[in-house]
This record gives sequence, structure tokens and C-alpha cells, in this order.
Amino acid sequence: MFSKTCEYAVRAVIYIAQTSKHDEKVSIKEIAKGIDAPEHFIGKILQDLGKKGLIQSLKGPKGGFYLDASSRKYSLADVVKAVDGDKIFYGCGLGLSQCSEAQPCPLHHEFKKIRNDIHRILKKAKLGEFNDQLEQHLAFLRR
Amino acid sequence: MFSKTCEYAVRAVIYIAQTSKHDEKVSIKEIAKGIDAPEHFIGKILQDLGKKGLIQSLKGPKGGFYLDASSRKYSLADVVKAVDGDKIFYGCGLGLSQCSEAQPCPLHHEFKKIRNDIHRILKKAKLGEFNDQLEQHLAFLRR
DNA sequence: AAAATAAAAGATAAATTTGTCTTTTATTGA
DNA sequence: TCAATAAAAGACAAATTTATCTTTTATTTT
Ligand code: FES
Ligand code: FES
Repeated sequence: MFSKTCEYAVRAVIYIAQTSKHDEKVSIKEIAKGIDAPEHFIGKILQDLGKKGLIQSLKGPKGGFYLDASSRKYSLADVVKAVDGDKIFYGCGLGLSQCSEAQPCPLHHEFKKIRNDIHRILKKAKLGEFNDQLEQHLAFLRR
Repeated sequence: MFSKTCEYAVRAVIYIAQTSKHDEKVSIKEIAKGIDAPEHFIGKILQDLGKKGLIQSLKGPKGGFYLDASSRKYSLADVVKAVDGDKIFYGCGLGLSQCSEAQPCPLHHEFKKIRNDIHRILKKAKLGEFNDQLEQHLAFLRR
């Protein structure tokens, strides 16, 4: 469905959202442990998301990653798009160069529905809404 | 969604299903042109599907790939599973080592539904049912 | 000002996926 | 039996993804 990079990115962003509520910042090391991902690798990924303005970071002691008010309005769809592009939302499921209503692949109508579902769900998942599920052990980001 | 290999595999199998109705066989070359894929690469892919019994082939002049009666009963889900495995049907969408109802990722309930939809659609798409959509220009496998 | 901390940046490497080329084997038909 | 055809098989190569390691830069605390 998503690339490994994208899976890490989504899990990391959710982790940041959940643990950085009160302007606290989270270090790469803690994120890596929290989502069970290679430290340097998610460092790179978060660096990219930072450049694109999806998340914030600060260097130095007491530094780390966090989300500001505007970032909390972004959705997981924005994260996925930033990492994997929007092929998953708009591309042909059978890999044709572009999805087309006029020249549909044999599964076009079915795929279209699924793609829309995926898009809808991810657009609805705003970063600000991942509050304290984790702490309450209602959701998990590692296993 | 699927790997490139899997996209080629599905398109190729549909192509074979559509063009080999009357025990006619289709050559790699024709398939490659028909679905716009690299010839030798789909050769490999189809070789694998053949070993797994999903499709049939015969060497020599008048040889090529075709589907026998039992292969026509397979579904695209079988093809996808043979190429990409069943992670797309059962795996966690956020990449946790396994999807779990007891320890769900934050999107578990949503992903579960989507995965089931994908599985349902592909299971329903039996190879024998791709008859002559292609000829009638109702569906397309290249662009 | 100096030391410590943590992300940014850059270089490199491993692994996997995707793609190509060549040789071999099976089948057909002349 | 021989030549032609087409898949099978194997070796190899390019590209991309995933991952690691080192150095630099910014920030804080002492
Ligand atoms: S053409 Fe394949 S999904 Fe639309
Ligand atoms: S735990 Fe992630 S999809 Fe079920």
C-alpha cells in the first residue's frame, strides 16, 4: 500500500502529535524507539517533512520535533502525499500511465472507489486529533 | 498499492485471459506489446505464475501462454497473492509487524475495511470472466 | 566563552526491485 | 532429421529503496 518510508513517516508524525502536546519536543531517538524504526533513517524522513513545513523542529538541548498550530491542521493524507506522492489517491491501480474514465482499465470502477475511500480516511485524520490514544493504550505504533 | 511486477502480472494475466479464449496461445512478445511491458521481464513473471499453476504455457512454434479450465477459476486475488504475497489483504497498513484487533494501530478499523474491500473485489474477479472487454474497447490494458 | 545536546547535512552502503541479455530446452512443421 | 519457433533458465546490470555512519550547524546550559 505505502512505501516503508511512508509507513515510518506516518507512524512518526502520529507519535510526535501524541507526545508533543504541550509544546514539548521529541527527539529522534525517542521517536525511533516509540515507533520501532531505524533512528538515522527516520531522521532523514522527518528532516524532509520539516523542509516541507509539515512538522517543526529545533536543534540543540531541549530541541526535537514538534507540531505547531498550523501543522496540527494537516492530515495524514498530506503526509502520505509528501512522501509517496499522490499516485495512491489518483493513479491507476493496474499501473497504467494515468487513470482515465474514458479508457478505463478492467478494474477502474472498483479501484476508483477504493482510492477514494483511502483518500477520504486519510484526509479526515488530522494530526491535531491524535491526542492521547497512545498513552491510554487505545492505539499502538509498534509491535 | 501493488508492486510494478504485480501490476504487470495482473495486466498480463487479464490479457491472456481475454485473447486466449479458444485454446489459442499468446506469445510473450504479443503480451508485452499488448500491455506495454518489458518483454523479458514479463517472461520471468509469467514463468513464475506458470510454476505455481496459475497459468499454462507451451514451448515451440504455436506455443505461448494460455489458461486451462481450472486456471479460469482463479481470481486476480490469487495472482496478486502469488506475486506480492497477502500483506495487502491481511497486513497492517501502517507497517506494524502484524495487524491486531487487540493492539490496533491508529487507523486499524479504517484500514481493515479497505483491505477487505480490496480482497473482495479481487476475489470476485475470476480470470474466466475477462472475455472480450478488450476487443470491444470497453477496457484497456495499456496507455 | 565553553561544553553538551540534538537536528541538519552529506557521503556511503546494503538490499530489493526492476530490467536486460544470452543460452538452453521443448515443440512444431517442413 | 533439420530448421524454426517460443518458453525456460540463468547470469548480469541498472535503478530505487532502505539503512548507516560521519561531520556540521544551531541551541542551550554551565
Ligand atoms: S484506469 Fe485503472 S484505475 Fe482508473
Ligand atoms: S493494526 Fe494496523 S491495520 Fe490492523
